Amino acid sequence: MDNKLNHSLRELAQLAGVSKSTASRVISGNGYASPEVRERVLKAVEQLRYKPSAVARAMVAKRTHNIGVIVFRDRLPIVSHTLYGRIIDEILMAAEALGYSIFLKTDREMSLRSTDYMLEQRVDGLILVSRLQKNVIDYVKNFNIPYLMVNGSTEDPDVVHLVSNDEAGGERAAEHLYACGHRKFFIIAGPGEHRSHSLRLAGFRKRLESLGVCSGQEGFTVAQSSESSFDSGRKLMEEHYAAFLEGGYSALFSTNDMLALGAMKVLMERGVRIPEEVSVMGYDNTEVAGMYHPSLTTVSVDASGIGRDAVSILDRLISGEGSVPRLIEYESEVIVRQSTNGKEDGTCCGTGNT
Amino acid sequence: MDNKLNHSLRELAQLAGVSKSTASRVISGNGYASPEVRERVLKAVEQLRYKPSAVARAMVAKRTHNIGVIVFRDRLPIVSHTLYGRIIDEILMAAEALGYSIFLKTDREMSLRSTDYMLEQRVDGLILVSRLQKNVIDYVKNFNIPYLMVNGSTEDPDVVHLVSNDEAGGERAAEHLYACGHRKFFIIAGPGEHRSHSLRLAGFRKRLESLGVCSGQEGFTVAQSSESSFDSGRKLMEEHYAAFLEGGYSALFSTNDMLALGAMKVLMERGVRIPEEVSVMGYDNTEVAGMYHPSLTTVSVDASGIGRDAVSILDRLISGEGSVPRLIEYESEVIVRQSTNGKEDGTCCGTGNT
DNA sequence: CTGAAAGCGCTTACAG
DNA sequence: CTGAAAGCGCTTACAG
Repeated sequence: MDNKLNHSLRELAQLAGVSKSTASRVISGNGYASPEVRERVLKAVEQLRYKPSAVARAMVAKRTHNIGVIVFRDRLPIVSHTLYGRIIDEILMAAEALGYSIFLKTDREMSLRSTDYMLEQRVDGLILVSRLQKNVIDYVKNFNIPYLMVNGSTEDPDVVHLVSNDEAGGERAAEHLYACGHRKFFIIAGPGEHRSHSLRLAGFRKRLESLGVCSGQEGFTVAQSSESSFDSGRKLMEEHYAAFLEGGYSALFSTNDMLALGAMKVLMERGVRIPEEVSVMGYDNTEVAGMYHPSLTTVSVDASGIGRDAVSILDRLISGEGSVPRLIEYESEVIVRQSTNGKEDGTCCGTGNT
Repeated sequence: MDNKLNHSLRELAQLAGVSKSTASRVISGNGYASPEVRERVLKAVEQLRYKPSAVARAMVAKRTHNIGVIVFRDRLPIVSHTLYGRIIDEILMAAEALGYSIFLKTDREMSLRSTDYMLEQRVDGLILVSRLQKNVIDYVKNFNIPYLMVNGSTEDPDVVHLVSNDEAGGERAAEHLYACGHRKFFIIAGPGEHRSHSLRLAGFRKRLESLGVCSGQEGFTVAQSSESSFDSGRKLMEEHYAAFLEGGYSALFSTNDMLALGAMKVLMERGVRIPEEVSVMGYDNTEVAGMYHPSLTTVSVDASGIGRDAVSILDRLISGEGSVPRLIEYESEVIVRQSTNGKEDGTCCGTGNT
């Protein structure tokens, strides 16, 4: 009916024949209004298709109900990243449920650009995802805005951070493979600067060593990859293929699913049978892992727990109620699938082809 | 140094010893200021770590530089969806480049909730993704806010929409398979209500028929799936497996990659060799398609073109400059991989095992 | 080149 | 129960 862009409260009040104050009270639901007045206002709302301006509200409330999420990565994209995508999805849903919306940015690890942006947007709080340099945290601290860190590492004792227990996950991976009877391991490790990759590797090695498997000729070999993609897994295996064959490795572990899949595809293309000849195991429990053929045994990461908690803890930080833990760790579990020859209980070695 | 939350322009001006107007001019870069004054202000900015409030600015500018993206789906998640995730990623990047930020919401197809939300947020424009009911568009029209539609269908002549040419893509898929020598086709079709699925199917059938392959016993069979996921592809193939074998189909086409992969895994698990015994083809060119073993022949969708254009066209709509086309179609091309036995030129039938 | 004033669209005490 | 007034943090004519 009425074709103007956005009507203001003033126009609404005018149409309803009340003051702005009164109109505001019925719109926002705070404060009194007689039934008749309320109805008049509501009718005017309909007529004008009145939408209160969240911008104006944020201005006076000094609160936007927006949360800034910054993913620190050197390369885009973010959202379609197999693990971050899942975490972001969970954050989106959890935020919605608590009445927040999300501003999403990617930034390089050293940069303060996105942080400045979020600050200018006056977000209520910040979720910092992935590895980020100390300078970013120090910077954020200056503004005492509520924030927390997801999936990154920090020495700083007062930074609230949520991480999955990657070291324990690495240990479990080693146990599973060992229980399947493997004694000679080839390991593809993703970028050492990344907390997850280095801890998963550390846990895996540690457990192997405690089981009596040593580094070197008769035990395990680590191949380092500077990236963590499917393609780098593929390239790495192509380069090491000869050595891999000669070495007589019966198990391959990668610090994430993409690397594992890339390497596994190379093996299969060259006729190596999985899991009969070589067992392969990844980490992250990405969607592809379950879809692959053979499906990939992996270690789960509680993306939904992390995403959900990130939002609810940040919410508590924002409202200032209740204390929050500095550190929350999420346990990982081995998901046994077709690519390793072991039974579900992880203790033995059949040809689990489910 | 200074530990207060957010300093206002007033405080800034005070510290610099100038008026708010002057401070505003140097901050925003609009208007004059003598070098000395400019420097004083800038020093104060440093000292206070002053961040101008985007909220206040939006208030006076009547412009937020935010774009609302609503994905209409019945089920979450959005961001980790294989195709929408890619489009959203592109939108995010394109938006960043043009100085916009994104509010992202999912909503069910009939609902006006997200739309209302975006309106209240005073986004500068709206990108509506996926199928959406007529009522949503009619509703949006009431507010004459710039908007456009991505990957949906509409009869409405004045709705700007970006779609990939799914019918032509379906035809090309049929041609490829036919050129490989296939004459008996099994088709798994995703939800018929969705534009993409129905057009891909239509194009595929149409081309087959024009090539003399008919529906039924001696030509092709269509199995309808109510969902478009990997699992539904798998289930569908499990149910039809016997019929599939008996039918002597040599080619399987699905209206998206996930369905194709689900079905293909079932075939492989039952010992059917791909592509030697059956060629499989999907649609979307999702990341998994290239990673799979055998990698999946598919039809590409220009997600990056769509995402980029959506933002730049919306930007033109917002600034009101230049006219924009009502409809933009994106061409799809066949990506030949290992799952079909054909050469790259699509004309013949080797055992293209690259 | 700089400052006082009005205004963007709300909410919130405070009177009445 | 309702309204006038002030204020949130900016920008933008308009004087000077």
